Amino acid sequence: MALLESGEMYLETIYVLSQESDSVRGIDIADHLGYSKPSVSRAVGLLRDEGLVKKDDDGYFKLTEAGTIMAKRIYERHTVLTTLFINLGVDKETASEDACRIEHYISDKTFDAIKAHMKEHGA
Amino acid sequence: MALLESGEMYLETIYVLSQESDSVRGIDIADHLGYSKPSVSRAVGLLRDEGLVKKDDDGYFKLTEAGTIMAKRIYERHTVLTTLFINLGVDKETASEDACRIEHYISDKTFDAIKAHMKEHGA
DNA sequence: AATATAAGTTAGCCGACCCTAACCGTGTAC
DNA sequence: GTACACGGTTAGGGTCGGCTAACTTATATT
Repeated sequence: MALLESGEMYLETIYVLSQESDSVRGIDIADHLGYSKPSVSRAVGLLRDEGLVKKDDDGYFKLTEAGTIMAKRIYERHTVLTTLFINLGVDKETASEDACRIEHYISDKTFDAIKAHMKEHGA
Repeated sequence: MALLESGEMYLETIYVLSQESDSVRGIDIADHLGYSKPSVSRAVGLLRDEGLVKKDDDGYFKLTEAGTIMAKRIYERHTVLTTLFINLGVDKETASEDACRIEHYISDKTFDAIKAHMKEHGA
């Protein structure tokens, strides 16, 4: 089940917010993404149906194991691509914005090649 | 008027087909993109409304000047990104596929940085 | 207790962009 | 000269993924 860009952004957001606080609410996701509450409610519901997100006993959103794996995958793409672009001389904000879009469209093969290249060149 | 990915793909396709033959028909675009005839008819109509595509007296599709500028912009992204990925060791097909998606999402700043880097490293 | 605030959800809408079915017009084949 | 193939278009549909409006519930305030 290949996640679309939208779903990946939700997973990534929950992952990032979970690192800052262990009480992630729908409204926090909405604020972070700049979306409305209903949009988040529906999207997260779909991700829950797919077994990627759960609502804990405490009422906060958590990633399942499967969701965490996917979120980490995307987040790694984000950080590596951001670093790459910064290394090429792009300002941080632009680098992050570009990484945020491209992270959803780059294949494993190409991403691995980029990682290998960066490792080789000590970055 | 920022073109969406879909519109950019149509412009790029017309540009590429125009280089192979000066008689570009809707069906050729449809075949190239793997879309249906009605999808092409509608999309090209929208691009015509925006002044990016025209239908010449001979009945074939041509890019306007504005459309050509945009198409070249995207096509350059495609070729440069493809070359970059190949240089990194990615196979041609994967490189081209990734470039085809990423070309729509990379900013001018980041793309320029990539071009500068490749020039510097003689590729 | 009565009310205001804040979070979540449901219902319904809209735009982007693909599809199929079916129709129109032109040219070629018999 | 009728028939058929082909290209183009119209009509209508479906999914994805945003939105607002409005209801519910829980908490906090007076």
